[in-house]
Amino acid sequence: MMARVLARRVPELPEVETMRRMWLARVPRRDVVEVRTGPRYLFRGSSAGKVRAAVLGQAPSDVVRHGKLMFVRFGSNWLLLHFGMEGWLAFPEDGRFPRDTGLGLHFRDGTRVAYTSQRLLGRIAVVTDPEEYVRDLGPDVLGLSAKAFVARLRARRGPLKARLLDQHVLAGVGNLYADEACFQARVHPAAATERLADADLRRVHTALQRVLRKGIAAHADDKDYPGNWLWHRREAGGTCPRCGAVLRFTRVGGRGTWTCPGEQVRP
DNA sequence: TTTCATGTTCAGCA
DNA sequence: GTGCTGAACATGAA
Repeated sequence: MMARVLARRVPELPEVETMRRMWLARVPRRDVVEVRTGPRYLFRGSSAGKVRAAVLGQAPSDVVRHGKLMFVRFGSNWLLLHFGMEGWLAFPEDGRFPRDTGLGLHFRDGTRVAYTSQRLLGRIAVVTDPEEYVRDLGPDVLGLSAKAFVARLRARRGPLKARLLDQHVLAGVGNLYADEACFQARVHPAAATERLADADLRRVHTALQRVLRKGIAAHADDKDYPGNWLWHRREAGGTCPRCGAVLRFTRVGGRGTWTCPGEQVRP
């Protein structure tokens, strides 16, 4: 049976960082001796043939992450992995790649790693320069200073959460961690950035760094996330872990959004 | 059977 | 130019 270390969830920054660390811990720096490629759609913008040519006979070295994107260096090329809504890394130990393998790599020492995806909403490609590839994106939000964070958000108007989720403003934030950070900062996600005080944005920054770091520390396993997070209450009838009020479901920027009606007041 | 989903991109509009 | 909405992508769950 194939080992899947983590439960599947939509990969946001902590999930991708966890997969990066799993790769570093489990994938050897040995040559790739076999490549399996899945549906052509996953390679849109590149091609399965290009990816195969770039990795076959090469050994992986550096593994870096920018936002939700992961890059693995193979010689002079980099393998780009974007996980979409449910892409994930698996380390099959029975010698067989999973059915939903989009890219399977078999290394000389016998190790196998598979990028798996059923819905095909992610992407696999080969790029020559990750820094150039991410140039149009915002800075990776992990470790970003409060000053830079506030400045990036101030550069755009509109609902706070819509800007947090815009990968061209900040790279790495997804729907769940965005809601969590707004909740912990007691800021309403639908509040327009231009109407929020710097202090509000700084609280969001602090909360966001905290939840992302906690996510990474817990290996993105949400069973280990603190019980006082909004995270566990995202369902009809769910209550605020602080005040007990029934949570409210709305849409902000088209995304399902949970807030505490008592503590997150829209300015 | 129908609706919805945590990501991203794009067309069309205000 | 900016921001918003809805559709599209493909599949499974409710």
